[in-house]
Amino acid sequence: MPPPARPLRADAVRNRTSLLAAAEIEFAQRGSDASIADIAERAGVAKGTVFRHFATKDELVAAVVGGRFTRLAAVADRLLDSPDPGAALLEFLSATAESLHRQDLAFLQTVSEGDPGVAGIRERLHAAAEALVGRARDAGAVRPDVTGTDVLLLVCATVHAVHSVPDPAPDRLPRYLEIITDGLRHPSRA
Amino acid sequence: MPPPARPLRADAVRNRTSLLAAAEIEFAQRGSDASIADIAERAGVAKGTVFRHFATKDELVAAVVGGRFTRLAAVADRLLDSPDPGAALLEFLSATAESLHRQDLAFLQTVSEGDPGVAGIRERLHAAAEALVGRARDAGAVRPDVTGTDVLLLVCATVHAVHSVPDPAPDRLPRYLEIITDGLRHPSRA
Amino acid sequence: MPPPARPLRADAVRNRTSLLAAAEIEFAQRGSDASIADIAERAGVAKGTVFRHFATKDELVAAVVGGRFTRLAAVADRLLDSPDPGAALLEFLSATAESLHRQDLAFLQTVSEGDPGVAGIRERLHAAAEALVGRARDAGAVRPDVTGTDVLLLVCATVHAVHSVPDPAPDRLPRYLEIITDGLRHPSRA
Amino acid sequence: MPPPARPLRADAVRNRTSLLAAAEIEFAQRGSDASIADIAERAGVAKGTVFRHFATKDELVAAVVGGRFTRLAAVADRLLDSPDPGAALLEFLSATAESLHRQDLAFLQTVSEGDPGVAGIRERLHAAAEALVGRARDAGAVRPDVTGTDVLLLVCATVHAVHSVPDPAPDRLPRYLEIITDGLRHPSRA
DNA sequence: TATGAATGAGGTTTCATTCAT
DNA sequence: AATGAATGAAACCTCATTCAT
Repeated sequence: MPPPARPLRADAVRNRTSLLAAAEIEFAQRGSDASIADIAERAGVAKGTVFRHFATKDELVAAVVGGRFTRLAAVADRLLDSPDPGAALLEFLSATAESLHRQDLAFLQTVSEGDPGVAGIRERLHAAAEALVGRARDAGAVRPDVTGTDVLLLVCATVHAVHSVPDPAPDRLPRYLEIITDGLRHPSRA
Repeated sequence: MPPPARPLRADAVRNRTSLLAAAEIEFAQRGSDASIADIAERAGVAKGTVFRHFATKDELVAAVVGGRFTRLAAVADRLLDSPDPGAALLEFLSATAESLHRQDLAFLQTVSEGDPGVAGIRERLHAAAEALVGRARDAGAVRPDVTGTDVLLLVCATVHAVHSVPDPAPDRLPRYLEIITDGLRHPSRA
Repeated sequence: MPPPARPLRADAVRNRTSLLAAAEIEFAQRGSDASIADIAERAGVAKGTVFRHFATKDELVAAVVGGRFTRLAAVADRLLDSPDPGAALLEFLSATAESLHRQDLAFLQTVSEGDPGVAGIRERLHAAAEALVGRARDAGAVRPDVTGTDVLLLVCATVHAVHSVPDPAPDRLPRYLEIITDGLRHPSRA
Repeated sequence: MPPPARPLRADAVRNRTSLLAAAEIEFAQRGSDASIADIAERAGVAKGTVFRHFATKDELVAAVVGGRFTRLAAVADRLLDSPDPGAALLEFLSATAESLHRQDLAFLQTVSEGDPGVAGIRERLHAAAEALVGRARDAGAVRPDVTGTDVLLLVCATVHAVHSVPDPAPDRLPRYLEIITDGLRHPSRA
């Protein structure tokens, strides 16, 4: 049985990777206005090559967002094996926060909202988060009405808030995360 | 020598007001990509008139953001007279959230960050929030390390997060605000 | 009663005219591949100005074709007053041929086919030609089955054919027109 | 030293044939804008293979036009043996018209004008037509001043004209051909 | 030899901004 | 002061052509 779809050429794979990395950086720095030209230059390829890999700028955005989501889902999946459900959720929170903090791409989500591929990946991410939260809920570590989506949105929001302030006080993010996690905890257990 | 700041003609004032209102709507709907042309059309003026009032698109953005901040600061000032500091803070939180929820303009802040006028207004807003929070802190209603800026950022972020999700579950925002306020509360008082 | 739509500014009219003239020349020289940039440069305006007058390249093509058709229809209308129907038709033929010969834009018709404005103008042109042919038919100067459309297509085709040959033998066009007109004549009258 | 013109490998021949056929179809459908990519796909080969056979798009166009001309010349040559010179010319006319009608590639001639190979083939075609016309002229079937080139151009033009009209009235082409042939006939013989 | 990824010039269109009216 | 036409710098995208595999 032959391989289902001939694997990409070596340089094609390299370029695709460079492009996604370059796009992440440019988007993080310049927002959605980052230009294809700049992304291509940073990736060290010609403008047309971008088009070959991603038929449209939106498609590139979707790929970046999808990659981000996939990595977060992988983290969640890995933490499902952790013995302490509450600690696992906290670690997921801080890992997610740190990842988002390094590069805030929240504004991209609006663009990629329509993309069906991204929708599927987000579904997977939310399901993974829900699994984590479910275990923590069963262990009484969080409020009974908290969902995986809630956790994702709140951490994303927190990071975004820290980003929106000009001066980067380094303790802000952990402090805010602590506030959030305190809020998520089961009220009666406090 | 003419008087230093001649008052605007009546119709000029009207146009300025229409423009700010139109800009808020367009920015809320189309994001930062809202075009000057669309804003002008919605305001019922010609494109050139926009530039008579705001030399630059960024200046218009700054004016919109400044207006928003000013209104929020006014709310905070008003609540300083309230007898119950904790309740006043909660009301400020929910009023702010509702205002932001109606029109999420968070993305504009990045653009207007450099503007010195906006910086001053933000300063005023944060000071007003700090006054509210200070009273609540003194009353033991919130953690001792919480600042006015913290409250503003967290509520702003939460609203933004709710906006970023496609399906608009109506109970999300109040639930998240509750989580936030729980997190802000003095831990030992719970 | 005010004028229905404020007249274009003087320079706008000038630019529109220059643009149409420039487009005709560029299209005649380079075919449909004539670029907007070249047309703008020849007209002495910026590229963006083209877009202000014609939202799309196809719209510009349609305007050029429409202008051409309008001028031909005017010629036909004028000849309707001529006393000799047969001579009038011949003159229409040669005038049309000469006009097309100066600038062969046949290839543009395919592009502008979908445009409803052009369709209306073509209708008018064909009707004018039909009126001319009708008079000639009644006078027995042409076959009974010939229509205005026939005459237009045949003369257009003939000119196009002459254009398709590299060496521009100057007597070709009149000779071919003679052949066509001979063919159009009433057989039994020969 | 290898033989000067090594014969093509069997699959290379197959590819060349497929490419020419695909090009004819694509050009007929999309005009000169038909892309190499589409032609390659229709031929079932990769884009790069196109350039192995035809160094340039223009070269491919030239090959298509040349093939067309060659086939027409073969028809003319065959008809030279026909006993009735007038009938032979008429048949050449209608055969040519039908061939062109199936696929109108007139617009390609402009592109291939510069190609020396095409020039030679066109020479051959025109010579063959001239031979046919010469016999008809000697037999008094056509005007004394008509040339082979005339016949070719007029029939080509007529077909093109019929193509340029949106609604495909099926009787137009024969009617126009009749008009043309009437016009070509010796005037005094009518 | 065939493939298809990479190239990069060039196309159309958009839009903030300037300026004649 | 207001208008809207003109400007021109990018933006995105296409496609003939080259070249690594």
